Amino acid sequence: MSAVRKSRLSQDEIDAIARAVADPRRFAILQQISSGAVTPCSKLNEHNCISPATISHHLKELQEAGLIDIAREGRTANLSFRRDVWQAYLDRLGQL
Amino acid sequence: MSAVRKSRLSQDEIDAIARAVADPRRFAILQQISSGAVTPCSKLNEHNCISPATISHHLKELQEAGLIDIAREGRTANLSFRRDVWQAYLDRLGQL
DNA sequence: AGGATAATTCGATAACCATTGAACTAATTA
DNA sequence: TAATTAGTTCAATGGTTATCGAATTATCCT
Repeated sequence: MSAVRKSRLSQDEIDAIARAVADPRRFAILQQISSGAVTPCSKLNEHNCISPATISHHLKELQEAGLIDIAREGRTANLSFRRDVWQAYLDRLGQL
Repeated sequence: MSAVRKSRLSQDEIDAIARAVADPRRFAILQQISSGAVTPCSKLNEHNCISPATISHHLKELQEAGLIDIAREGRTANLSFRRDVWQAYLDRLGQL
C-alpha cells in the first residue's frame, strides 16, 4: 500500500487540526484510533458513556480536519489514522 | 540563566495547552512571543485590530496553560516563551 | 419479509468562550 | 499634583459547539 504524503499544511489546516484536538474527548478518540487497536466506531464507546450521535459527530470533525480516514465497509466504518498529516502538524508546531 | 525543565505533562495540562493553541489568534500571539522579537504586550497589537482587553485575556490563557511567563516590570509586562513546556507538549503529541 | 445492528442526520438545548467598552490600578512623566 | 501610559478586571453580548433523543438509512441475519 502506498501512503499519501502530506508535506506542508496551510494555516487553515493547522487551525482546523488544532481545533479538532482541543476537545479532550476527541483527542482521546484520536489516540485510540492511532493505536490501531480499534477499527469500528462502536468500539470507541467503551462504557456507553457517550452516545453514537456524539461519536459520529467527533469522527466527522476529525475527518474534516484531515486526521483520519473513514472507509465504510458494509455496515461498519473503518477508521484509520493519517499519520502523515499528524507528522506534518508536529513539524509545524516544532517550528516555534 | 537556568531553565526550569518540564518533563511530563498531566492529561489536564495537555488539554489546557491544546485548548490554548486552538484559537488562531492565540496561536499567532504565541508564535510572536516564541520568536523572541516582542517583549511588551503593546507590540503584539500590530495594527490596532484587537483591543487591549482581548490581548490581556489571551495572555492570561496562555499563561494559565503554562506556555508563557509574564513578568511585570514597571508598567510593562515581559513575556517569555516556555520552550520546555512546549517541547513536553510536542513529545506527548509525538507519542501517537 | 421482518428484526437486529451500525452508523448518520436533524433539531434543540445548554454550556462555553472570544470580544469589547468602560472602569480601574499602577507606574512614569511633566 | 495632574496627565499619560500599560495593562487588568468586569459585565455583557454574540457566536460557536458539544451533547443527545429521535428519526433515518443501510446492511446483515434468520
